[in-house]
Amino acid sequence: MAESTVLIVDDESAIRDMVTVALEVAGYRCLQAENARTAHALIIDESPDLVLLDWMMPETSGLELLRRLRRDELTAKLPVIMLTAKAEEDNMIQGLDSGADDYISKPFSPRELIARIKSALRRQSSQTQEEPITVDGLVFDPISHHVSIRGKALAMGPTEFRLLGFFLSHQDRVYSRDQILDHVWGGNVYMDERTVDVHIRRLRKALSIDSHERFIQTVRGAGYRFSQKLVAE
Amino acid sequence: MAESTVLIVDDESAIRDMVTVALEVAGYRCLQAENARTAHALIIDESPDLVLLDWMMPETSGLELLRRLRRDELTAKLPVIMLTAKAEEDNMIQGLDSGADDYISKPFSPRELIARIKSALRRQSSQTQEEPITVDGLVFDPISHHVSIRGKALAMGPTEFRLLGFFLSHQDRVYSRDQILDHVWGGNVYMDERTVDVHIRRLRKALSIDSHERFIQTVRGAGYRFSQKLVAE
DNA sequence: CGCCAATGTCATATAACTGTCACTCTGCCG
DNA sequence: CGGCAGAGTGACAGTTATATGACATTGGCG
Repeated sequence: MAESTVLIVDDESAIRDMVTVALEVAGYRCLQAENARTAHALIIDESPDLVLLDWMMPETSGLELLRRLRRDELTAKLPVIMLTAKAEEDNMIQGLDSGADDYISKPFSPRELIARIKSALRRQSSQTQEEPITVDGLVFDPISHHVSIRGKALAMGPTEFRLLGFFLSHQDRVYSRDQILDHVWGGNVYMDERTVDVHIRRLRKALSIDSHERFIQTVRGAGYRFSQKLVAE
Repeated sequence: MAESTVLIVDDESAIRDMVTVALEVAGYRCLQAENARTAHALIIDESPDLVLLDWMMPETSGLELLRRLRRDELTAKLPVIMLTAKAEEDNMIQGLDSGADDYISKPFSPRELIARIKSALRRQSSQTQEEPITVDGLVFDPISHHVSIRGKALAMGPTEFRLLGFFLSHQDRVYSRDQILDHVWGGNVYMDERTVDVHIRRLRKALSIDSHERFIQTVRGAGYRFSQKLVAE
């Protein structure tokens, strides 16, 4: 798998930076947010694979954000690990109760943090991303690494496969080339944005068997979108 | 067969370690998990041959995990032996009812444990892996240790035979070289991943009689897969 | 011991995939 | 109707992943 992205939400920049360094060394890509609002926006835009959420924060508390995430179907299954200043039993229980996947009390060792992140991600991936996704005869099966249209197997390169997987799990939303680069290629890549065009084209070509390429739509000036709702001409 | 892998699920590390030592002496490969989540993740990732499952555990109970395993087709036939603190009749019945293959009450002797594991594994292997598998004229017979295509016997080395057996019983799923190494060669082997390529090639050569090697497919960047669904060009 | 099948590793040959370009095509706007 | 800027294409050459053929080693066996 490409590297996972972790969003760190904490109001203290020192802690955010510390954690960021630790995680990047361990091979994760990091995003930071210093309050719940920014965090929520980043979760929507970047769809990180996991969130490290500080308990105490000005404005909306971590707990409130957690509840909001759980309420929304799109983010309900996003793994969240709570961070608390002390091992406050109450908080822990309340947190786990509200749907946190795990919790760590400060101070914590980078090793422990990474171990818990790994474990949470593994649980996550074994739950989701396992089932084939079907769209109008198009079957995308991550397990067998197979894509087919009405039973006919398709051939495509690894990148197109990942691209298609990304689109299928994020339908009906426009992504800029930049965002696509981040999600499909993994962060920290320096690449020409136009390269995305080429892979989009290759993917379209691969899907062209039954004009299934129509689901991959160009949004001029914005990027691309995968949607079953077709644009009327 | 190569050594079997046993997953030990118990929240007490002392018991896990004790059992691990006992089993490793007896020639098994051991995995450990201290809770149901980790256990589930390991089952998915490592596909052990048998699970020793403690009844009492914090969070998800052993019983709940067992039920979940039985519900999923992939793990439905995985042998599970329950461990209980006392010989509680109720638990036992409930456990066997939910699909446990056997059950042992603590304290138990290593000898007894191993005997039951052996027996469970034997039952398992006699259920599956015992009957010939046929795919489009290709017949793989584990009992007579013979492989033939349309009646014509094929010659191949022991490793290729095991490799083919593995593929036939795990069709339509991509396996990385690493995983193949684990499953076919047995864990704890230090070997060059490229070696898998060579054996794949030898197996393909052996199967090439009727272009049956087409079922063994290369998935670039991911590994290999045995599938009857062919990719059109 | 010598022979032979089976194995694991290499080095090399192939094949597939990638990222960029240059150029073309489209829609939009004055 | 130009002129643009964004998007689509086909070609290409560098890279990377696989396939293949050869070889040295090992262990069983007559």
